[in-house]
Amino acid sequence: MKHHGVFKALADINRLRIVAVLLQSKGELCICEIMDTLHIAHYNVSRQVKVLKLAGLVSERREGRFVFFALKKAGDEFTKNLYKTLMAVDDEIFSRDQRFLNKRLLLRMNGKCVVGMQK
Amino acid sequence: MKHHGVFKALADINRLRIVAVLLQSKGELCICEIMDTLHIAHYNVSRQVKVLKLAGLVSERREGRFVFFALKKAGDEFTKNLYKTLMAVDDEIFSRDQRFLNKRLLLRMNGKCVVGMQK
DNA sequence: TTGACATATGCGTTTGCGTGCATATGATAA
DNA sequence: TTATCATATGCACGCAAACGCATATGTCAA
Repeated sequence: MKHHGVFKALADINRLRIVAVLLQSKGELCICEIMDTLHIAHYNVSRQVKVLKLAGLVSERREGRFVFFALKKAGDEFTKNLYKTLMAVDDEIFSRDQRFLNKRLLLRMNGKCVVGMQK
Repeated sequence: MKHHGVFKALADINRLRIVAVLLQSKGELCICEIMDTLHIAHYNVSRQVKVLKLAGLVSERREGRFVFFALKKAGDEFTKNLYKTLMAVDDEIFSRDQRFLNKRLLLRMNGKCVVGMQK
């Protein structure tokens, strides 16, 4: 995992938003939750999450039809400080996303996403 | 200054290298020093430094024929943590750059760049 | 003032990347 | 097995961005 690749991965606004909501969720999110939160087409969420995974930032776990994504644990100094930096990100769009995330998380049952994609 | 723009600015490998040597120099560097250190054409150094300046990361000061660039002081939490992150960047190319930087800085007189561009 | 040097920028080219659409894969429930 | 849902991906398109080259600007020294 090259550090340069991490910055490249974070250069896209939608990937940055995905990382931000993953950070705020303090856990896992599935594609449909990210999609509803950020209002991005599912195939784009899928693609961007893959880029983040290839950059080494995100891990993936399948559970039935759902695939849950989470930020990897920060192992080294670089990643620890990167997460602190991301936590300090403060643009309007990110706080908007956070509000939508909180709404979306209310739909969970037993802490897991059970609601399908809403048209 | 949008935080998203900062990540975009750092997404290019050459801009990241420029920021890294500015960080390590703990001071100012002129275009010709960066050019010699990274082995990038002067017009590209000039252009990339401009992008970093527009992103709010770099400041500029003219002194005669030379223009000196430096990282801006870290004012907020975001930037402080960003610099810590950048300090922890560890790829092979960056250590190579650092060695060339140290060589190049030896040519300074009274702490200032006085040597022109070397073909 | 002229020449040399440091830096900047306009232009055309090429490459990379994000997107939308259609379709494929993978998994569950009926 | 079939229908439905969650996710992934191949393809074509458009745009943004990086580059090389030539040239322009800005500054000093002779």
